[in-house]
Amino acid sequence: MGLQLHETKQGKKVPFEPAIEGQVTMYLCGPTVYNYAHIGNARPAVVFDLLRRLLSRSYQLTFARNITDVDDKINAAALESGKSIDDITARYIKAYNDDMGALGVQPPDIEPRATQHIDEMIEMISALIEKGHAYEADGHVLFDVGSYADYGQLSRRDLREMIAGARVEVAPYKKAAHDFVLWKPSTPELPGWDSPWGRGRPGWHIECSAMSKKHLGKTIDIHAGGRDLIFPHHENELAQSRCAHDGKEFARYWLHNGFLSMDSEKMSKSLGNVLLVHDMLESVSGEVIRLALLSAHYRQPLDWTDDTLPSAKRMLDRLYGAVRGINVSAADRASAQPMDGVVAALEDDLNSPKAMAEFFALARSLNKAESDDEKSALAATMFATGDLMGLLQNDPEAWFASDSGDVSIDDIEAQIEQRRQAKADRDFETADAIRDQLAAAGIQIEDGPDGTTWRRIDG
RNA sequence: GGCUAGGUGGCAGAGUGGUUAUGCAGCGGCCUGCAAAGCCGUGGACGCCGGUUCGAUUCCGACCCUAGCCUCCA
Repeated sequence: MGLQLHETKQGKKVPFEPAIEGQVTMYLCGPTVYNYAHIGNARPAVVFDLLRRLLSRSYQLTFARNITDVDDKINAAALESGKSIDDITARYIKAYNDDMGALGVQPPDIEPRATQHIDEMIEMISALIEKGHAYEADGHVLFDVGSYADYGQLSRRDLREMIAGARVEVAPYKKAAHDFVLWKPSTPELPGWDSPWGRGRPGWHIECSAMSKKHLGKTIDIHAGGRDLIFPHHENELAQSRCAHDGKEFARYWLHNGFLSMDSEKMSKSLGNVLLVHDMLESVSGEVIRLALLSAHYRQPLDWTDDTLPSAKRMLDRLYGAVRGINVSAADRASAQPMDGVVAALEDDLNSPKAMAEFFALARSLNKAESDDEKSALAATMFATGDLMGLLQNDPEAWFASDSGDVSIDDIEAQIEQRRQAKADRDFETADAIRDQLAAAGIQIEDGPDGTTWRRIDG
């Protein structure tokens, strides 16, 4: 039935058709690199990575995710740490890519950096001034919201209500309260670039407009990001881009993911409940985090609790358990396709929980399969499905029998051999003692028809 | 206050105008020396109040609660 996506501007699920047949351009708002990414930052990266994998099956996709590397928060972080801005941004760009990589997020095709697109931004701002959509005032350049009649369309806001509800004092150089900054002056100690309006730096919104235009063209198929970006960031991008390009459509499909909360509270530094992906990866596989993020539909709020990761871990154990020890024939491996039910669920506005339910049904079939041929074919489908979802990327044996605990693999194997001997002698007391001893060390024994396997359980 | 979303069984989380979500946990059974894993079966739900309907968790309205945004904050 084809891909359906919930489009923010229309407020409903619509069939997806790219502007150019067979090709798709997609832009995702990436991180501002002044700190490690937290679990909330990871959500859009993961869910739109899933979309990217799905789109890549049917289209030639060009996917851009930017890096905001000029921002007052970065300046503050540099000042506070005594490090240079370049040190800060380089460090957190690497950390971001490493962390997202651990979550199975594939690198974007293009990763434009704001500081490398200052010329394009200046060019776009100049065009906006020429066309009467922006004005210079007191060293700033501001977008003239009043010059764009459709402002508020994306976020479905009424301009008059916004003005009436404004609670913040209006900067004196603004013509209207809702006008926003395209360019602002920099003091000598702040990063700045020469421009027709003096030495300064770009406003946040213009970055994405300039970078998406340069790399993906004036009109892009998909523009994605967190729901919190709808206003003002995406509304402003939309206004700038359309006005700079004589009303030409900017993004054909706007996609926004829901927010992540912590125990029903918002994640914030003041509450001290900010979970950094970087820290989480010390104790849990990135794949577990990925599955946890995909366990809710991307547009739904996701409440992160103490049980979220253990639950995701057990779900993955079930999937890995199904494929463990099964030989997949080369022929099956070569011809394997993701499960139809999973593809269908994902094509229905990226319904990842439904896709997981289908995935578990597949695992159940595999657990029940009796012939080796059947097992091989089903396991191959499992792996192909895992590739589509960015799951099941580890070797199943290594997943359970990793060498990360206190007891070495050799040790475990030796004890299992001792227990096998004891069992053969029908000395169950000894056998059970060994099993209990291993269990205390976090190793769980499983006797199967082909001998004994073991797994590390949560420690 | 305004705008936009959301409130489903012990937990997480899909979906639907009248039929099993799924995973974890529970219970019964099979398997096992006993377990574990797996398989089979099973109990348990749709915030509150009205309305529409033969029938609503599912549509409509009010209310309560939660989250995001309301301009330089990603």
